[in-house]
Amino acid sequence: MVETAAQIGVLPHGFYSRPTTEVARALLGKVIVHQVDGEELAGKIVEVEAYLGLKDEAAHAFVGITPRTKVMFGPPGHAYVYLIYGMYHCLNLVTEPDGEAGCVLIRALEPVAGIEAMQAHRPKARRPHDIASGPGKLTRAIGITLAHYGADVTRGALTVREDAGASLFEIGTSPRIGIKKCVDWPLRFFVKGNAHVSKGG
DNA sequence: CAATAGATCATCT
DNA sequence: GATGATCTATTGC
Repeated sequence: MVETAAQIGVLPHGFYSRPTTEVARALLGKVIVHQVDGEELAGKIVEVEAYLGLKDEAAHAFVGITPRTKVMFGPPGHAYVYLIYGMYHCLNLVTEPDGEAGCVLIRALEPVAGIEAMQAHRPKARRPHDIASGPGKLTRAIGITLAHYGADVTRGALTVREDAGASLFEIGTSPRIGIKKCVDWPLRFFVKGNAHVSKGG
C-alpha cells in the first residue's frame, strides 16, 4: 500500500476488541473511508446495529461457524460483508476478541467526501440524504462488495477513522429493523436528528 | 401518506 | 429448494 499520511486517525484493532454494544455506540460519528482509483469516498457513521453472535438469535453468527460467518469468530477490526435479497450488500465490522463472535451493521452514512462519485453510484437518489441512508444504499454508494469480505479495516483501501471535528450529538436507541427474532432488543443506535438516518432521523 | 409486490442470488438444509 | 439484517416503484386511500 502507498498510503502513510492517509492512514492517520485510523481506529486500531483494540477499538473493536470490546463488547459489541459498546463498539456500536462508539462508532457513531466515526468516518468510513474507501479509496477507489485514488479518490476517497467517505461518510460519517450516523446509524448502526449491534449483533451479538451466539447470544443473539437474530445474528447470522448464531448458527455457529460456517464459511460465511467464520470472520465474525476471528480477530476484530475486519469487514463482514454479505449479500441480502439477491441484490444488496451489507457492511459489518467484526467486534469482540479473537474467538468470540460479534459485529456491528453499518446502517447509514452522511457523505463527507467524494460525494459526486457516490451520487453517480446511486442515480436513483434524488436528495443528498437518499445517497447512503440505508445498509444497502451505503454499500452501493461507496462501492463495497463481497470482495471486501474479511478485509482488515485498520489498513488497506477500506478504513474507519476518527472524526476530524469534535462533534457532540445525542444518541438515539431503538429496536433493530428488518429482523424476525429478538425484535424487542434495543440494539439500534443512531445520531438523533441527523437527516441521513434511514428512518426519518 | 401507507401498504404491497417484485427484483434476484449466496448461503444453508 | 427455501430463505433473507433491502430498496424501489406502484397502487390505493
